[in-house]
Amino acid sequence: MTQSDKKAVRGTGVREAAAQAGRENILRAATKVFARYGYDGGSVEKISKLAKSHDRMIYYYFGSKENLFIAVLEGIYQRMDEAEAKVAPDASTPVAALKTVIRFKLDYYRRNPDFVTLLNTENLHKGRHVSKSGRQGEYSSHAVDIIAKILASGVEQGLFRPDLKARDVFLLIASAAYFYTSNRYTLSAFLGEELDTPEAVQNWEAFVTDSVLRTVRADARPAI
Amino acid sequence: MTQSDKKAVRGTGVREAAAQAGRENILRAATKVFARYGYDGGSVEKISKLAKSHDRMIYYYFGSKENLFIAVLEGIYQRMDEAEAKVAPDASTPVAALKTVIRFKLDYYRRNPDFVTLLNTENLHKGRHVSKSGRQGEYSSHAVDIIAKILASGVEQGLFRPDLKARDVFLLIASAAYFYTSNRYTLSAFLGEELDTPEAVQNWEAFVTDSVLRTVRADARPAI
Amino acid sequence: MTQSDKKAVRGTGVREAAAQAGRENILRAATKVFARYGYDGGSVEKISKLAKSHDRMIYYYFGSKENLFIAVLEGIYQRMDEAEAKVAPDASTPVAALKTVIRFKLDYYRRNPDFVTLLNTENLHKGRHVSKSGRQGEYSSHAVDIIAKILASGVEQGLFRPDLKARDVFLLIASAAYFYTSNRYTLSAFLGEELDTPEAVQNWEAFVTDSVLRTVRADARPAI
Amino acid sequence: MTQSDKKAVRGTGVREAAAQAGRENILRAATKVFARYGYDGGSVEKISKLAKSHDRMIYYYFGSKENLFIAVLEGIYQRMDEAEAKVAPDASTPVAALKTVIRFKLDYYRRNPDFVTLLNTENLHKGRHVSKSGRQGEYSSHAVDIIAKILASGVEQGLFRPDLKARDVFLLIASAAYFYTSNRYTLSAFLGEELDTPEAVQNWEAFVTDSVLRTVRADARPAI
DNA sequence: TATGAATGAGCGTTCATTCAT
DNA sequence: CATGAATGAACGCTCATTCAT
Repeated sequence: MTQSDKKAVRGTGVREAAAQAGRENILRAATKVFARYGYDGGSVEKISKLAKSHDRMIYYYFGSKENLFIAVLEGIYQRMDEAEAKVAPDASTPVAALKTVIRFKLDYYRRNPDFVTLLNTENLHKGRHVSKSGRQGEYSSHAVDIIAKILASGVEQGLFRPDLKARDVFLLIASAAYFYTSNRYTLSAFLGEELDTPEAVQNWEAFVTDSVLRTVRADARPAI
Repeated sequence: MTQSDKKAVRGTGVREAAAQAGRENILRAATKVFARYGYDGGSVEKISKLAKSHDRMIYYYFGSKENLFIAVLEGIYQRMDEAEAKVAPDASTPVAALKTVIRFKLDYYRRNPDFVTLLNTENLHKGRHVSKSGRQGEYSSHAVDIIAKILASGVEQGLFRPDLKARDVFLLIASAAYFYTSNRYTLSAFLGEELDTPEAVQNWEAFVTDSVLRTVRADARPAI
Repeated sequence: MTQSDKKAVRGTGVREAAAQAGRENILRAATKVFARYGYDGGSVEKISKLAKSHDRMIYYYFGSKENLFIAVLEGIYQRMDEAEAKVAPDASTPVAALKTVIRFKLDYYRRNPDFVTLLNTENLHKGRHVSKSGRQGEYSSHAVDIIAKILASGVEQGLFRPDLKARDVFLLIASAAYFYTSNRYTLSAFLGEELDTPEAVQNWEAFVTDSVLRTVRADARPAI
Repeated sequence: MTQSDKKAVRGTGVREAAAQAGRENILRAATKVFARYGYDGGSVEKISKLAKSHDRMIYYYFGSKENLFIAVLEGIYQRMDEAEAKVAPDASTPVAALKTVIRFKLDYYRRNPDFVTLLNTENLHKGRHVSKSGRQGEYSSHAVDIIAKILASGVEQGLFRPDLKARDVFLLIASAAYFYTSNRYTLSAFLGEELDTPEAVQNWEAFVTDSVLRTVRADARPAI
């Protein structure tokens, strides 16, 4: 019990608010910089300059570049989780609900390429930062749970196959959404076409939706 | 494996052979280092040390770090292309051929995570290196072409739907294969399960194969 | 041991007492840190952390790192002086008194290596802090005075030589005591033996005592 | 066996010589800077500026600040050893020989305060650098050996006591020499006199010589 | 009396690269 | 063909200290 126990007594003061703003300002800048340049390429100077702050403040607020990156990851996971929670599709109409989920996933990744890039960066580092976060399991199951409920409802209504794991369907949707954004640059070069035109995006969404629904629907005989 | 690999075949002298070996030695090391640490994290020194050579030789052979990275990308594309060419599935049995393609894709990415990591790195850099390569279109269409032939054959035999673009099917397969390897670390933390056990890999392959076949086969009524 | 030491005796209020405790808490931590890391290596942060206080308090109480170091030096000098004053050997039995002084000196340095280290640090800085202290002459002469009295008594009793300066005898004793502690690490490496075993310490004390007594006693013909 | 085996073939070339000079230039500057400012206070920038070189070269030649400091320690030990070897007093006249040793020791420390300061710095760091040096035992025994020979000769001639350890005599001399230089600043403040005047130095040398000779000579009855 | 926030300068070290032969 | 020497800029981080209540 040291001398610093008088925090948060008389309501959040002006200074505390300013400090909070400073912290979040840096966090926001760091998210952009890490997403654009990766972890090694994203120097603390780039971050502090974008935040119109000073290198020193990063250490004041976060202690280290690594901790800052962890905070960035926690932030993007949390925001994705919150966005996902807002969708809340009605599982009682499972086909529509599944379409909603697919569209959300495709849209979210496409509109938040930073999220994708940061996840790639974290995978380059073998997940060492998420494993240090302490909150890794916190946002995990929502997306899979939602799909599980939709699948269960569809099975109940005789619309969907009963032999599917929600996790696999989740991975299929996530794969299609992720890859399209993650690899847009090399794919463009590889395929020789633009992938981010409205038409291309719309075509991909239709195709993925169709594919997922064909995968889950009940009446088909075994595919093989 | 030092530079004394004797690849000095058809007419090249001893010195040219040694030079060639030195060059490839560095290229091999660079592939590993860039795959492990990314472009910024993969320092010239790390590469030259792994190659048991000297920093200076990288400039001697490749001129710059960027050129070396371009050479690395060309190398992994070329190897993937060669591997793909070797598969050569028999399009006259389209279902089996498609299964072969899917299995190859899943296997290749899983066994060559360096390929995946390097592609992520290149996408982080918005594809600037591939666009400088001069060979970008060279290996591109093979994979899509193969699928196109299989689809055409399947349509001809009344097995597959006629309204599909080979490119979309290719992207679906590639997505499923790529994502599973690319995001294995964050997925493990996110889902709380191991993805690289033989059972998990086998399960994923079966699911993806099933999903693709359900997507392409002819007899299904519209999914929606 | 936090700041709640109740030294608030004769008339000082509770707040003054708390302040005094906070000050001394920092001073104690600073003594340890400077002794261990030197002046430059002993950062303000290390000190405030060890004191479970904050950097800012150091400036609050001492104004600057330099002033804090001066306070540390004053503290160790004062404590040594107090310890020396407690010994108070009986000059009327000069041989025993001298032995007592020698043993005290050897013991004190050996048991207070921080004192030795801090003096080395101050000498590295050419004594600039002691010269700023304002109390430098305060504790100085006691040790020499005590020896002077012992020598005088010995001379009077015909036991000691009359041609010695107390200062030289003091320096001889201090040298032997100081060096043994100050250089224990390099000496161990240099000589290849441990110097801090009880036997080694005892041997050194016996030797030094013998040497000093041979130096001061009266009956010997000139040494040269 | 890599490509770097062609060193030192055609005699030390011009470039190698220049490189050697650069290395030694830095080493010389580092010795001064570390002696003056200690290890932590002796920044690489101070060193490279004094050497009219660049920070980077320190890492090119020595790899780290710590390795540079180790090299500095090795250098001063080696020079002291060489100087000691040059003295080579004639043990057949043991009194004169001992005087020579004492004078050398006092002179060497007084004229090389850097040596003393660097040893203090190393002891502040608990001897971690000498223990990493790999040569620590190399220069050790000479000084003690020389004294051992002198003592043996003196005993043989009936001049010296037979019950002394050379190590103790060595330590006594070293203490007196070291302390006088090491603590000159605090001693001056403490005693209120200058210690580096010719008279003071001469007085101290005479006193120490006298004391050591009284300690070692044979005809005295036990001191206690 | 007491303290969280903020700071510019400097730290040891590594970066990709060029020089000179 | 091959390479040891050299380099300026940037890196992540820590320094002693002051600001603003």
